[in-house]
Amino acid sequence: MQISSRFSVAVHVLTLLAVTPVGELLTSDRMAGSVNTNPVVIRRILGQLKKAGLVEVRAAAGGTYLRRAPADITLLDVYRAVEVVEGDLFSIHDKPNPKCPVGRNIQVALDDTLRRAQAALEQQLAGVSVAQVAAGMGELVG
Amino acid sequence: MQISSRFSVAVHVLTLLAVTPVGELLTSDRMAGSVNTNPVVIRRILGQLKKAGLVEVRAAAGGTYLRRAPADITLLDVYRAVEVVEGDLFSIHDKPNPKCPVGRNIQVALDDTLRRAQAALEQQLAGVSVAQVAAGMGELVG
DNA sequence: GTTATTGTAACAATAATGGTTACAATGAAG
DNA sequence: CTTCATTGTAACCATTATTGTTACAATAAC
Repeated sequence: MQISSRFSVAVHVLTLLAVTPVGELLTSDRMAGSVNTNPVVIRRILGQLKKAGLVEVRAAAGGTYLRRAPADITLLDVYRAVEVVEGDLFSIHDKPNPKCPVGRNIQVALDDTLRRAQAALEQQLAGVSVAQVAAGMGELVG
Repeated sequence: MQISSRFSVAVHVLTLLAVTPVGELLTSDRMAGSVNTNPVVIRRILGQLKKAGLVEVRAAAGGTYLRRAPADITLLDVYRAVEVVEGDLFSIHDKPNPKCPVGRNIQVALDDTLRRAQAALEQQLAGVSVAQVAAGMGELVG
């Protein structure tokens, strides 16, 4: 199964905030308009980004703004914030037969490989910042 | 969400076949016993491995055997065979607002990065063979 | 022919996802 | 201090994937 679009929506939201003049706040309604979804979906994600310390959300007359410079937010930060994956990316069947040599050792044998695959993916995400994504907007708007 | 355990089960199954004397076949029942699941679950996965040309399955008195040397089957082959992911690993929200600069460009901007992250993961899987996993069994059985 | 086995359909339980409505709580602004 | 736009969150729904299960026809070795 694919990784949830929560992640791409979160990057979208942060990119919107990155291209918004400092001091200006965005409402979940405005962001939902750009993403083209329901404001509640945006607010749910904002809650996760807030918990991760990436944004500040003000109630009432409210809106959201970034708490870190866009260059200081990597896609890995976002990926982790939205908890698209809890713990390990790969799941391993949980109760292989311990009476079988393969059943007894498969989990440990796979663990290292799968962890390294996951790390390789995360390393790529860590190499890209929200600022870089936002820069991509500028170019193309040209 | 995590990647389905179909993948780890498939690796388990192929590892069982790899440590089985050449000429000997394994039934879905035997494999299910080692994985600790229902034989039908195994047969479904075998169908996918067969379609990918990794194993040969004989009906009737039947059973399964490898069609390639364990050293010639990478975990990427397995990953693709069980179609744990159809197409792209990351999903991107499909209808961002084209009237917004960010909505208009986010898909293209993210596409490259996410593809590279996926490629990094797959490259790791491509670097490990079923033979290597099977070797891990031997060590630990000691 | 008998028989063990595969291939597949059908069904159920569980869980995640994305969207929706509803509404209390917040707090800025008049 | 009242108003009001907005957030935070609960509740619900439809859809989908997953894993396990039963059932049974088709297969082919013996």
